[in-house]
Amino acid sequence: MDLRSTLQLPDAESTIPMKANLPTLEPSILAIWEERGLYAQILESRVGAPSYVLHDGPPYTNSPIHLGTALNKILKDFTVKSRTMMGFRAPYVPGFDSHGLPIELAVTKKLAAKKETVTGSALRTACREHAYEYIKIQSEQFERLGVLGLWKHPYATLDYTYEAELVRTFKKLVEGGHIYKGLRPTLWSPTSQTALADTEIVYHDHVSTSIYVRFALRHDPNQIFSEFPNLYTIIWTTTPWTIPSNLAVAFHPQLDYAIVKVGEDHYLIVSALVERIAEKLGWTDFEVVATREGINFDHMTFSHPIFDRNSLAVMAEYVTTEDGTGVVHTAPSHGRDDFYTGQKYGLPVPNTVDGKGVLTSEAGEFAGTYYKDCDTVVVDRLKEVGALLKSEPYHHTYPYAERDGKPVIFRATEQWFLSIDPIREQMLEEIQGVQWVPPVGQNRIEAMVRNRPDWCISRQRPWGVGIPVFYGKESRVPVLDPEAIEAVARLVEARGSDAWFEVDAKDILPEGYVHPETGETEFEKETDTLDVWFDSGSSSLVTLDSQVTPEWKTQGLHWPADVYFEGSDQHRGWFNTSLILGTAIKGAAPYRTVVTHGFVTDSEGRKMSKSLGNVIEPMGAANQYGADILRYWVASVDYQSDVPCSDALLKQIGDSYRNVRNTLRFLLSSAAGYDATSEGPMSEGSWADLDEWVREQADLLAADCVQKYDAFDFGGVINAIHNFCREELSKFYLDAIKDRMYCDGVNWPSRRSGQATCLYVLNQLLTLVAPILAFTAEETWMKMRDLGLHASESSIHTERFRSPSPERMQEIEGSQLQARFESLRGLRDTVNAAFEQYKGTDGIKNSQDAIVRLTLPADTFGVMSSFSISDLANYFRVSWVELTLGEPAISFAPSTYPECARSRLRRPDVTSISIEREEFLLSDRDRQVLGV
RNA sequence: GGGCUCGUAGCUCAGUUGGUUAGAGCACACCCCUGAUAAGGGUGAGGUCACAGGUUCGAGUCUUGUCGGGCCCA
Repeated sequence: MDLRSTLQLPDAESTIPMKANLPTLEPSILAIWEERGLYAQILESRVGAPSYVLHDGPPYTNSPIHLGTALNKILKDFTVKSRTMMGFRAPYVPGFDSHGLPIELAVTKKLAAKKETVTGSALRTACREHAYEYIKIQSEQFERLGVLGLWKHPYATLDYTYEAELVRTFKKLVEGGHIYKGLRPTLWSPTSQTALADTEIVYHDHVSTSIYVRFALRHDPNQIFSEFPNLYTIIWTTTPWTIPSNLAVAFHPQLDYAIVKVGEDHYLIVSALVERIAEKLGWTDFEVVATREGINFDHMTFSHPIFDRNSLAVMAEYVTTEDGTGVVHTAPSHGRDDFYTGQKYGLPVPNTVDGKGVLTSEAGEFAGTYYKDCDTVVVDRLKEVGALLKSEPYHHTYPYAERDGKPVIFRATEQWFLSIDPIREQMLEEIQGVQWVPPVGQNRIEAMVRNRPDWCISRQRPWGVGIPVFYGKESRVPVLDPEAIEAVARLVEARGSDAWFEVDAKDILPEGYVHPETGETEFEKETDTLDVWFDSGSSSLVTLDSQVTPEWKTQGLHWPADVYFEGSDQHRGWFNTSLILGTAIKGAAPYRTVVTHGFVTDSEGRKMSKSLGNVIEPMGAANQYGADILRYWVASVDYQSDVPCSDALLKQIGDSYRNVRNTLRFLLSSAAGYDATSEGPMSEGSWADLDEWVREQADLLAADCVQKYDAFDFGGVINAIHNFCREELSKFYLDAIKDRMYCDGVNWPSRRSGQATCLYVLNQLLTLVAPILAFTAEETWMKMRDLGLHASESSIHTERFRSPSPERMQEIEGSQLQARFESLRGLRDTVNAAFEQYKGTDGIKNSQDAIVRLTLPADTFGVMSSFSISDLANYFRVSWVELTLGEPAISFAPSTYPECARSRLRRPDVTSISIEREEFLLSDRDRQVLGV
């Protein structure tokens, strides 16, 4: 008789395969999801439930995705999927950021390679095509990673509807009085007469005229220098042509400044450089007569060396003692630092240089002079008025325009601004009401908002949304009229922002439109475009508030979003611009919670770069290891700091994945064949306690994991799950029930209870792991359906977490089982360790061949006595157990019992029996099953 | 150069308000099983908590500095 055939051994057909083969499995699951319309199905299953809205920060559509983008999107997917399983309606409308310089440059380069030069609308068309191409590529890549969302109707900043809504956002800002036109220094090429971006600049060696100029003290309200007559401060600059624009001199508030007596004069310069400056200026007889900290000079005034006007003493942190005098010549029109410092002190920005590089009437006597010629004209004049202390050639690197190879200048140009001061306090207040995860994020954004200057929202670039402003043709007075802007919005809605550049003003404006201020009837259009941060900063308004795409209206979206989840660099970027626009237009922050993650590095903590050769490419990893491995990786690293990734790490992740997978596989094969409709499992005998205990464990795991999901602690979730698979299941529970599952009668209550319990635990585990291992969970769920373990036609991702109710939690807390099994497992560890010592003596290698004799103190003895001896033998994996009351001791002896031919256990009740004239050693239980 | 931030076993992570001998998992070594088998089980060896000072009866935890990463600026 073949005893093996009478066992209920695991059937490989009744479970998922051991080898996952994710790279081929995942695409097949994606096809099923696609066919079902899974995303829509999930949302439908939550109609009427409260919404939880994660608003997507749009990636820039200029390249395939990289690992950082993958990390970000997977974290968002964990969030959306887990909130869905908590019962929320969690829509996800993905976004794409598609205007701006990088695309323009990429397209220009691409066309240049084909020897084409394209401008105007042809360039915009090429940019549009380029952006849509990458929207398609990125969408496919994100979907491949298992990220579910409204991929058929994402928001993209270049869509006509989106562009039109940007125009309307601008309109609302105009209505609210947030927009003004002002001057700001821009990198400017006087030769090609265009504004340039930082990326269009190269640095070359250059010889400038450097000068030392003295500024006489003019007003000293606190009488700091009253005892030092003829006091001057000295500035050093390499751009003499900006002296006519000087409005301030900057000191470092914390540096010490010396008052140096030279003849009858006193000079105020930074202490650290006195010797160097003395040598440079040829002071032979000088004396430091006093020292003062820079902070004392705040708001004093000096005299401009040429013009009869103030040069304000201001404080600036960027002042150094590297070179110069520790006093920085400040011309807000001609430098970024100068401009921001000027803003802080309320200084104007004079328009002293025109587009051709010629000084204007605002430069007084220098009007009409080319800026370069000022290097001699201004120097001569300074010499004449006695302000020039020294002039010499100076070698350094200087910015040149890449396109024509000529030097560039900073020049004040007209720009559009969004003023921050009127909303700053409100923004700071809003920040208080937002939950920042981790909490340090709040400090970061607060510092940014507190210090940020007005937002310059205009760019002199072709690839963007045109700023919808008309000018009176003669007067050049801008039309800031909502009616006129709305006319633009309607045009853009129909034909895109491209139309703004192509259609004449008169064809956009209503018939007979008159300039509200000047009465003009002829108009010209603004040529500047909106900063791309304006595009993305408006996304919550466009997507969640206006919901300009019909498909969005059915999603259950709401403004503000429940959560933003982005890299920590976005404190300066998107979180900031979104907050500005949310506050300016809706009077509130656009998010309730902001979660940030770190950046991807290699396993040494270095950033990934081609030159270091440590780049992990996400799609390569998905196709080599599987998206679930990548997802497991995302869950297992601590995303709140920088996260490491390498091939070695992904391989290691694969090992952990396999353990979880095998546990699911074994649970499923154990549950397979269970028919819930036939007579239910009985609840008696200590095996029932074991089953109840593991159900309690699974419920505790569920409670723990759901709480962790709620706190965005995905690492905690996967760790708890993996630990549970390892400790509670593989090492203990699944091992302990094997005999029952394999050898007991198919429909014995003991076996059915085991099956029902495996199914229960499997359902718990599977729902808990589904947000992370999206594909594996689905694969298992589908197999369960094939095996009749559930009847759901839908996906695991429409399921809910099976969190224990408060009553159930109370029941578990009051349960004796937890303490009993904790004690049992503790003793089991002791027995295992002791057996390791005993192993080898008496020729015994396998614990199943030994009897363990345990002498236990009263409490433990009591607990162990509550289990049957045969179950204890099972738990300890030994032949038999002998319990005695007394001083703790443990010993082993070879088992004298014969081995049951069917169950392979050596038990006291194993005796010989003849079946079909063949002798078999069998235990009572096995005889019963066989009916002999 | 400045602001913020990170540095715990070979790897990925835990370590509550400072308090026994710093914990898991993976990998590794040895062993068992061969009825989860390209699986499973047992035991074990891995740590000057980046480094150097300080506060304290007591520091992985607090503090200062140094070194090395990262982000954002300059």
